Amino acid sequence: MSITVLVVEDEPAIQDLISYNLKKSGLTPICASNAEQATVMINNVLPDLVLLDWMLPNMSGLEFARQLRRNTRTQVIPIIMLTARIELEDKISGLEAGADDYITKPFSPRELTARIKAVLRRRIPEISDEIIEAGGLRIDPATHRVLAYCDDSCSKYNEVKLGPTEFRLLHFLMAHKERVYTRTQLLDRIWGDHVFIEDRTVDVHIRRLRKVLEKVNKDNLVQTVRGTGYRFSSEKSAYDEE
Amino acid sequence: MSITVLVVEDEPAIQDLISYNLKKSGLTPICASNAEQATVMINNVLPDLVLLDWMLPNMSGLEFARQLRRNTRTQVIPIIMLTARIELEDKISGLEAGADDYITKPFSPRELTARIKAVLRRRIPEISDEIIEAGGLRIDPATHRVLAYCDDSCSKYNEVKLGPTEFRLLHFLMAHKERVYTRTQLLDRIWGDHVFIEDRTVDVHIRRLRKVLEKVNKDNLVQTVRGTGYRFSSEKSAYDEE
DNA sequence: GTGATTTGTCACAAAATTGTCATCTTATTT
DNA sequence: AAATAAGATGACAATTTTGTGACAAATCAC
Repeated sequence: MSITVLVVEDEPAIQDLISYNLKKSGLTPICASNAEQATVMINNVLPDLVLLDWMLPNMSGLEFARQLRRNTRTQVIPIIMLTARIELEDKISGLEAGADDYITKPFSPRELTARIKAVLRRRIPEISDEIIEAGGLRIDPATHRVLAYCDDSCSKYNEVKLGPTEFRLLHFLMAHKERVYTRTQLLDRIWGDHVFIEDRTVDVHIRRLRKVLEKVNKDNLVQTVRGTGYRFSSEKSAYDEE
Repeated sequence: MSITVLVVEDEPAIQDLISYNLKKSGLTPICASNAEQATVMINNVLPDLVLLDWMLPNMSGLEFARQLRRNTRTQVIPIIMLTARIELEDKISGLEAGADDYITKPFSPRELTARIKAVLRRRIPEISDEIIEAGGLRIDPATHRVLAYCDDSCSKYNEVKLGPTEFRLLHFLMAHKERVYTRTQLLDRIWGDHVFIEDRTVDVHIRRLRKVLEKVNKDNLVQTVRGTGYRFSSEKSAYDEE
């Protein structure tokens, strides 16, 4: 499945440039030169993201953004605005229109793709309702329950009581078990992008999660990777040795 | 091995100035006055970096940059654009052309070489999440685990416990195995460039790395190249013979 | 509303990591 | 073989990172 980006930009040179760089990053660009064209295209394919020039003929980028936000179907699509440096003061009105990020021209390709990826990453985390089992734990997002098996037979178990955040944290870590995430990554993916929150807060939630898991004898499932972050793993961690 | 920089600049005075400064920094300049010349040169020698004036006769710098990006062979070569300040402020300014950085004229020699080095350095540290195996070791950046196999069958192994720096050091050396790096290079690549750390500190970290590897019988993987630096190799080193 | 629960932050404790030194070893040169 | 240079090694203090309990604000349930 490919990720499509609707590029709304009237200047052909910049359009080409953006197209080129998106393709290089494995994204699929769909281009429109003005708001009218873009509106038509949106009716065909729902893009995963809109890259929108601030200055557009006829309708301003701002106006188009508002239009997107008004429609239920397009409401959730993230928008990145392209603006010239001088226009930057209008940032506030752009925010009101619901842009998720800004890129000021001139920009480097690196910056372009970095921002796009950041915004895409921040999207509501994939809420899969799949039941996940690992390390003697079973998490069921649909019923919002976590069971801790007492032994290998699946007969005896305890239910684990978690707060909302602890639940999401455990769910995320279990869904990507073995993989290490930094505190910032966890904040981005679990808390969302309103990151006014300290990195260290993650520690505290990890701590709370661990505390609950300890009560059902599921220690060491949530492991610290010093200097990096945390990981869910049913394997023993080298850091746990003494 | 010398690092070559293709300088595309029509004004002889500036060309000379740049040439002079590049040489002084140990880089090898190749000069061209226009895009046509530059195209020919590129066919002869692939430069490590292109320093490109924005304003060129016949073909604009932007156009030449695009041309480079279109060709697979030259696609990855970093480009630094030279632009007058007035052009930069201009909306149409084409830094977006796929340049990796830009320098506004007038510039100081110090800035010139600093930018070049920064861009060149950025080239390599693409730390991918790829699993690397070599010499009976397996390093997995995603899970942040290092396994040492006990024998050739991949069945038995020990996990190796490394501190953050040791991990990065091992990862870097394994990612470029067989290749020798000086202490300064290692400091630049692993610690970052703005550090004011003694060269000797690298020795200590190498030592720590070795110590851990010895515990799992993986001696001689990190080898000393006397008078130069260190290298990761699964081959025996000539220095280890007696 | 009231009381329970959840949440983010802080302060302090505990633990691990890191850079530097002084001192040995080992190689290279003279 | 002595002198010199380069690297190895162990110790150590400073710094950084993480763990942990407490607390107040915010939220939720009723």
